[in-house]
Amino acid sequence: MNIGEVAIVSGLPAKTIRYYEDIGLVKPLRDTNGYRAFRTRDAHKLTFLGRARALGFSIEDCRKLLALWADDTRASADVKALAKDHLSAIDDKIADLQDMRQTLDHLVRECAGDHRPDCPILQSMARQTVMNSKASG
Amino acid sequence: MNIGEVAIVSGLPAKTIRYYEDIGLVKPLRDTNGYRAFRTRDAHKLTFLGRARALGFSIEDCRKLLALWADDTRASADVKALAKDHLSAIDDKIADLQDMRQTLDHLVRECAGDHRPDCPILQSMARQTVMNSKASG
DNA sequence: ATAGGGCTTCCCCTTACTGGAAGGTCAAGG
DNA sequence: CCTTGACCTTCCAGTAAGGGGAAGCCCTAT
Repeated sequence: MNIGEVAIVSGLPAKTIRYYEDIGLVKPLRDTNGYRAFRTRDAHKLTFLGRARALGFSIEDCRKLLALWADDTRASADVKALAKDHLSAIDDKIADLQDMRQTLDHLVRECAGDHRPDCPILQSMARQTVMNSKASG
Repeated sequence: MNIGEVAIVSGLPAKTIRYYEDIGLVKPLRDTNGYRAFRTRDAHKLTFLGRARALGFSIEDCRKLLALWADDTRASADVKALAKDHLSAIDDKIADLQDMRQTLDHLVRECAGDHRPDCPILQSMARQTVMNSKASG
């Protein structure tokens, strides 16, 4: 398989596949003309990578997942630990975004959104914390 | 104010403040010794930037917000529009993360997490879509 | 022979900073 | 006067995960 074909079957852009080769995630063979020659298992690996990335795993996590996948003697506990860590990272991100969302939503609701300049959104970002008496030199 | 002091009062790292000067968000004066000399309004601007960034606004959005803030003739509608756009971008991100979260949480619950190699997490990432009969050459 | 599409490498660009090196400045202490 | 240490300066490089595009080779069809 050339890169174009494997791009189609894996669903990844050719650029991405070249990049994955650069960083050592896949190691396709080479034809005599210099073209990359992907075997079926390379394609499977790329599909795996696409799925793992779609679940938000970092490239380095993907590298570990690939290693576990390739290792018949793995313990599922190791995979689960990786996944749980990632899950809690996702939860943290969601929480951060929801905090932002709530603050911003509140401000948006308060803002008249008309032709006048008065704006609670700007006010909330401009508001000086009244505490810095010692730093106001 | 030197950069160290304004870093404390604005809550931003000195590195970040230098970067903001580089990209034209603040324009502090210079002392004869070459040190940046921040005025009170520079400090306010930086505080504003810190708040806007904390709400997730991009640097380019921050640039627009600063311009609106500085413009006495602004319409609050313009600020509100910016904020609403950002709010919906946040909502999109939250939705993406929640999709990931749900899939991953499901897989984690299914995984025994013991010494055995069998792992639904890996299986779900490795599963080949059975559709590609024409591409399996 | 030539056109076109696919492939190659290479380098720069992105976001929003962060780290670090090499060196100038300033105030305190001996 | 000299040193020490904290501060400041600029500049360079790196981060994550690729994307864009140039210059040029390869292959097939006409």
